Amino acid sequence: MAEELQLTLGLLVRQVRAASAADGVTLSQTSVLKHLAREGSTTAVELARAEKVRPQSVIATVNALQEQGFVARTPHPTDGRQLLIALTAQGREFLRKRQATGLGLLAQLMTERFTPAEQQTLAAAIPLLRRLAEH
Amino acid sequence: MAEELQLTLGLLVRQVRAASAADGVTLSQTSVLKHLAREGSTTAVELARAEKVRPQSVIATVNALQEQGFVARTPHPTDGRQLLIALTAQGREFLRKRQATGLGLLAQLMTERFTPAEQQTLAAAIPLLRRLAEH
DNA sequence: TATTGTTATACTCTATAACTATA
DNA sequence: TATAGTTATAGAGTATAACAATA
Repeated sequence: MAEELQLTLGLLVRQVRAASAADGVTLSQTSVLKHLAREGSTTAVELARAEKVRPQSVIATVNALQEQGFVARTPHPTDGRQLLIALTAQGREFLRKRQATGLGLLAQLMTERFTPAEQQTLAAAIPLLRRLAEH
Repeated sequence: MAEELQLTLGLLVRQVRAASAADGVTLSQTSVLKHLAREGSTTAVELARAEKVRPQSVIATVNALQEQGFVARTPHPTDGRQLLIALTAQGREFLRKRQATGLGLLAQLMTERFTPAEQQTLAAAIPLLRRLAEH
């Protein structure tokens, strides 16, 4: 079962990645944007912790987003070491559009191709996958 | 729900990828080895189709596996254009060892951390994920 | 002409190592 | 000393473009 899951994960991620990159914003970038939308502005170290990658990796992603104008860095009011990363209006607008235009492959497929019972099965499995991901 | 799934997929794959690479054989390479073990020898184009990547991408993976001695190319008996890619004895041995040593992160976590009921939920969800992956 | 395999090249994602600035 | 941010560099994974050989 673990094998089947692993193979399936690989296939799925490739597909989601390709679909996500189609509008110029990659999967990692999307993940960071969504984190900022959910949790508000935060630091690179905190983002790295949430995404389970190294700060250096997250910084590369944030740099790409900043170049596109979707996030901005501002100095922390009291701690001179920190830079707070926040969504810009443009970043918020991008996420809004993505939602509005059907979001993406997964949401579309899940509603079109799955019966309510199947959707329920999937909904029950997601927290389990999350636990696997969180180790 | 699609959002949650997408985020979870990203986290999971990063983790599996890191764990898989620990013994020198990466996730993509493992996926190709398993395909060959299941389906027997095949061509680059067919592998690419199965993995849902371009032939060029699969060729890079196969080259890496060939350098490690896990696969070998032999000319197709009748079609001069094709090269058949097959597991070597060494490749088969590698897969066998992986299985024997607990396979990997996922199998271990799934048996240690999940109740039978949870394992059942996950088992029911995997074919659904597979359908998503197969588009 | 179509298909198979390939090389060249580039970009994303992630990592390790090494550094600076601030606490 | 510890933490936050960063740059430099490298390797995996994938893509597009262009090409040779064979059908």
